[in-house]
Amino acid sequence: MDNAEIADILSRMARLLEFKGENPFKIAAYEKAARSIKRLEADLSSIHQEGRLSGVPGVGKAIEDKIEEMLTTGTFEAYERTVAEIPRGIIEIMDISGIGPKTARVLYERLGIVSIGDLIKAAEEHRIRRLPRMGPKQEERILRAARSRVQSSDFRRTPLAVATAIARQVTEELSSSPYIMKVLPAGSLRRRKETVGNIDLIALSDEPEKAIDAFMHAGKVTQAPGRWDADEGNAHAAIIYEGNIRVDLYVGPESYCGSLMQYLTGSKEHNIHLHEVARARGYSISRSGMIYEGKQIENERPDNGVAGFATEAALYGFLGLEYLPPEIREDRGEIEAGLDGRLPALIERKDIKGDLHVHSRWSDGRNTIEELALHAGGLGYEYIAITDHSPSTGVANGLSEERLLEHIREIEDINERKEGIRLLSGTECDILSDGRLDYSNRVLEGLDIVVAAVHAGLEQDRKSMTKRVVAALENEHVDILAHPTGRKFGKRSGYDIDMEEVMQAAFDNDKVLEINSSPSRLDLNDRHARMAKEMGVKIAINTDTHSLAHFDNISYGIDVARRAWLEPADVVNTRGLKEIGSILRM
DNA sequence: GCCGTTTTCGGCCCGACTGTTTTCAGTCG
Repeated sequence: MDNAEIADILSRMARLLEFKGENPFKIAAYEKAARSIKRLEADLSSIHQEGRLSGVPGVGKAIEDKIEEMLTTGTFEAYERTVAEIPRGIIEIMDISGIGPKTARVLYERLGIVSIGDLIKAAEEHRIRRLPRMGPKQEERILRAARSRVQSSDFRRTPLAVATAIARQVTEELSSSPYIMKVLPAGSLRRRKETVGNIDLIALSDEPEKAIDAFMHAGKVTQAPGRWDADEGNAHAAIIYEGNIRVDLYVGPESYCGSLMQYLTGSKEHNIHLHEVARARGYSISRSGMIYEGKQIENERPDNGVAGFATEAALYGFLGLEYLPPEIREDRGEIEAGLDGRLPALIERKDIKGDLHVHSRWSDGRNTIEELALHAGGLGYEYIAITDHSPSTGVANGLSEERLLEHIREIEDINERKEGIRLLSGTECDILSDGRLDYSNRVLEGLDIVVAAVHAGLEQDRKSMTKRVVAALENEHVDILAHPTGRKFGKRSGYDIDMEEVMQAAFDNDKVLEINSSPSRLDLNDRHARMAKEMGVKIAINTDTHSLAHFDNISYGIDVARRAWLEPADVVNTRGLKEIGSILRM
């Protein structure tokens, strides 16, 4: 159990206690402990082993005991008891953006609402607006949020980062089986889609039965919906892993691995289109190969008339296409481009030369600027921008103008002492509700880079929000717009904003839009990023790092960029220090 | 529930934003 998980349970506990109407100071104490744990650098488990838990700010005897309990059992008794006291649906209601414990309580007491279904019904019948401090606007907002919650849980899609981690675990387990030669990703996971419905894997094996057996008995299987043993060396089975995601395993021989991979990677739309291309040439494609229909399959035509391709490149090549990277197989023009030989040379991780959105301990990051510099240097970066929060983001310990000046001095100081990596002094500056920035122009002028972002006032209507962000893009000191739509997986779908207008403003003012690589954001998403490319708007792929491990999230930003057809030239942080300096007008 | 160079009891305490009010409660990051 890591620090973030422990902090999460503590802050959930705080919300449950607030729902129950407990002593506000007790609630605050849980919240304070959770916040303090989130900022810790060392792991709680090692702090515990060293007997230093009580030294953590906000952790006294009682919470210390609870942390200990969590470290051994993954939860604590008082929390489980409290969860059991409150109807499950109410806890779900509190997870809806805009509804906190107090509102949930009023809804429960006055209207008997114990589920999201009840909530939607009450809103539709206009019963919520009659509650104290509620009105038509609140009611509408709640209805909207509740409906979008129902939809998203109906789809039950899993964020890519979670699916990637689970796929890695299953792959490791399978790889230890003597009957499995190799395990490969397929489906939306391989296409690196931002969420996946299930995980598709391929195992290469000459003993499909035994490979499937190994799969069915993998560590955390909670259900096994079925297995289908086909003939000719094929097999397929599905399991539910850890009670939340379905994993499908397809087993086949190495000899036609390429055919299998192509078929199972999809997307469905891509495959349908590819089949049309094949049919026009007299072939049809199957999972196990290319079926011959009246024309000679050159080079590798087995006797049964089915040619299974060992590699995907051979399959695509056979149809006259260049190899298509999985990320763009969505039938959004890639087949035509592949036929004409005008595929983009997609950006890769090695192209990234620096990170332009990084937080240090000066605001809400976990590391010192020196540690960040050292780590980023180790990644081979030429530069990183230290962009701590501005004053309005008070909970994130945003920097006052005075502290910002000290911050700049420390960065200059390290730049003078350190060889190699160059630190850019920056800010993640709040865009206030009226479109003004949180620092004066005089202060912004003194920075190497200004990353602007919306963090509060998320409920503005489309017109105001668009105007607000456009105003920020028109400020001469702003360089980058961070997480442009504000969406967060499982929490909110992003603010209501006219992205086309925002992109036009970015283009007109020569500003950069961010692909935020944080797994819970991925913002811009792939469609927006492609739209930006088509409009000629520059992109930065940043991690929004708050601790050293977050630097690795860059791979998720790259996934988005590749799905958006971005090439190195479309992305500013593929440029070296000198060039980035001129882009940022440093 | 935490904390103490006033205290082991009694005070703690983010600030902006929004929609609801006519002075403020609830939510959020």
